[in-house]
Amino acid sequence: MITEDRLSDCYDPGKIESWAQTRWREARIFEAHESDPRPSYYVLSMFPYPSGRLHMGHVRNYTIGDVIARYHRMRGESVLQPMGFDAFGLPAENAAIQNQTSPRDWTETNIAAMKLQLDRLGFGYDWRREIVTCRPDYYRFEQWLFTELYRKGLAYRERAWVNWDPVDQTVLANEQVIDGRGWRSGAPVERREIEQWFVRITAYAEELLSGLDGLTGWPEEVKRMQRNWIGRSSGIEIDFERLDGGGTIRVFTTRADTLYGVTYLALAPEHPIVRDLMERDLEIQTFVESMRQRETREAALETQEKKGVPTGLCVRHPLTGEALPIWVASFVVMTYGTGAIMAVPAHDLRDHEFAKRYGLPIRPVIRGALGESSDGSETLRTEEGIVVDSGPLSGLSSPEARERVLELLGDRARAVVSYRLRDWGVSRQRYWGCPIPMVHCPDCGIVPVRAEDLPVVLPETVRLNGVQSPLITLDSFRKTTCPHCGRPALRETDTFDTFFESSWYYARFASYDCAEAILDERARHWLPVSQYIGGIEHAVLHLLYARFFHKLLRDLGWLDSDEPFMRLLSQGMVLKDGAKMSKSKGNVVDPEAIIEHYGADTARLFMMFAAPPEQSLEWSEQGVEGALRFIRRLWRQVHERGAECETGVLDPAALSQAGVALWRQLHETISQVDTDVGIRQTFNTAIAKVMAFTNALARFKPQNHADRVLVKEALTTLVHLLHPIVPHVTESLWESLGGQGLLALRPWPVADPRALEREEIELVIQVNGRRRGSLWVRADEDERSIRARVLADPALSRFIDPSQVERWVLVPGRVVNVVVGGERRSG
RNA sequence: GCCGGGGUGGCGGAAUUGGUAGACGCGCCGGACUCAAAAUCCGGUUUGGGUGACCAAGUGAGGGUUCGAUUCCCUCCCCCGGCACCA
Repeated sequence: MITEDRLSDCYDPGKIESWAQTRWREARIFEAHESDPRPSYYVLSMFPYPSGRLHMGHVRNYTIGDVIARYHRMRGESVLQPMGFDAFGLPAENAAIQNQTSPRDWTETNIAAMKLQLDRLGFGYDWRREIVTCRPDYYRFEQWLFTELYRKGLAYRERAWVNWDPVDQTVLANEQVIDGRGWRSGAPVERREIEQWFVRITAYAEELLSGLDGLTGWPEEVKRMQRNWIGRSSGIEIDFERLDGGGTIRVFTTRADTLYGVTYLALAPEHPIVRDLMERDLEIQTFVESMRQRETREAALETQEKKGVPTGLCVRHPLTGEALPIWVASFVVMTYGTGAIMAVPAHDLRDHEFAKRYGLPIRPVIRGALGESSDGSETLRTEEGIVVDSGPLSGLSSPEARERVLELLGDRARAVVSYRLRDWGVSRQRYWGCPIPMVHCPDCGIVPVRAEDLPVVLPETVRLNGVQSPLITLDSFRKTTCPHCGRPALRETDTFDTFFESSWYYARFASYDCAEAILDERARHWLPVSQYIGGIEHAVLHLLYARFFHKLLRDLGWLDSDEPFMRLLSQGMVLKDGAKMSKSKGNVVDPEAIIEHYGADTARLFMMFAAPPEQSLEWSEQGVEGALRFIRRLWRQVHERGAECETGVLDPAALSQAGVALWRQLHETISQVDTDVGIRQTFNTAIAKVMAFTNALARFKPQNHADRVLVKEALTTLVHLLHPIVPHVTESLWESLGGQGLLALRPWPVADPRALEREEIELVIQVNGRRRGSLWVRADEDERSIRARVLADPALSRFIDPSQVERWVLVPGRVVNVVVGGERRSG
């Protein structure tokens, strides 16, 4: 711990930070205006759930955002950086029951506390634009949007399976199911099929996939995760005719080239045909029911054994006419393709395992490109190749064979594209969420609430018991009249998934106070977001839903752009002792305590210095103290070198030799920091370069007037370069240096090309790839002269026998490598 | 299982296009200041050898390409992330 030392150091972060924050607030510098003619730049960090306290992950996320925002503001752009709160969700209901308050009061209290914390960290938000998603003036437009989607056929209602807690009489989210039991009641969770609302995201699957190619500012990792999630595969649907005259069974396959290798068909336990068979066949019924239990968590299935039962039915092979048995199999899922597959055990691992287990035939129909045919022991080959033993397909390559199959089967097959992506179930049977604006009328069926009757306000004086949603029994909410016929009807009591609110908030920040419509022309001014910053945990769901909503809003005519976020930065986790900070591990560091003890600037500096933003960051108390030490050194230099500073115009020609070197390093630092912050977003290396320059400046002893002007210029520049990262202390130092106006509004430094020019450069000299020394040469010195000087330098020439030199490699400005034969080469 | 990212001093990390490996910070060691300590400042700090200038080895392991490899290729080991009976 660093203790206070009032004599040698009077850096007082508490005082400086509230002083600087007051000045920024009074000058209203963070308010963004559409009338600003400068190029606009929209920086957005993922808004938090209002839990009541910021955690270190937030601090890291929002520091990155603020650094980028402040950098662009100094670059002369019109910067929008808003903030809000993702305020619906289950924690508020739980807290309300525990603390005997209402979810609304709990949420609003938390928001007030978190805003104070955000302000104390010096983040420059345009608070006029604050969005709180649980307020009706926000969610009314989301309700409107949903009714529009319903009219366009993009929202619909369908039965779907959910986790049901029989004691609490409520639906559970996957994360509320622990070891197959309800997290609160401890009762075994059941699978239930209930009516749910869905949004047809699959209608945009193709565009959501192809749009990723244009997102050059997104990490490849995130794009790949989205591609996998959408899971496009093109294949062929084939109809197999049942031998019992019961119609056809349609299968989806990506490997129609192996059609002659099919030895059985397999159906998902949920397949409609299986439902019929269950009634007659006890064995099938028992099997299907045992499968129902496995459903709770897909990821937990892991290496489950493939099981199945024969149905006793057969289909006819569409080309050979052979009879193929139909099985019900555990590894076939109803939600993908057609819920039925043609099994080719010779060329598919799962089909193979299943065939082995139940003694079904295995028939190879693919020969290797190398001509190696399988010889009994090696019967599984999943790669494509040349088709054999397949009648008219024999001799064709796999792609050729697939084409041919389509021709041969005629109307019994068709090329189709299948997606893993499923429609988004947006219904939640919970209280603290946005009401789904629908009415159930006994006569007219489902009717959307009229736009002029929106919002459907969530009642806020309710009794919560942690069991079922109070909306179900609240007559004043539920009983209404049908918007269509005017007769008594019932409101929908489901609320939206909270991902619904976070899917469009980024757009609403532009039109935050528009009372007439969801968006207005200001959305076109600011969108798309120039830079979005948030955790990798949202790589798929949130970012996919937001991209989907952007396209919906575009197709409704509110936006012109195709994608919401031009550039995306996924920041890494904050770790302590190698593990994610969590209450259960007891390794949580509270940002509040850090700000209290070290100040916001130190917290920001440490966060940005300890690791590059995408990487996980190991919390280190000693690292934090190092950050504080650096700020103090900077503070002291500015305050104690007054006598060595002179104001004036710098004359580079008048600098001392050491002065020229420092001048050059200053401008190299500007140029590198600009690249690191603006392009590479490696804030850690930018800080390292500023630190290196600060060290050089501290050692510098000015020898003349020009040198002293340089010291002043160097200090001034340092304060500019560091401002995005440590805004408070630099704002104060700017004032101490006699700066006019706010540093936050000053232009970003530009490197002087004269300083970057070099007459002489150090050339590394290698012999056989091994460094043997270096040589100072003129920048334009020719190779012949360099060779002569290498040979003339005794420290270098002792490694070189001139008669044995085989080759000279010269990389201009970098290195000379002399390749010498005769001796043993190493390296 | 498949896909992706990574493995560099005691620690966090740097090396931007194949061209000086270890920037910057932490820690540690030594010194200055001090009655003493803290703070601060100065010096050192990859490993091995040498008083030293220097020499040798060295970026998970092994091989390859190259004048030259942390960087590119192949095989293997380990860690992290994502996806998954997806036909």
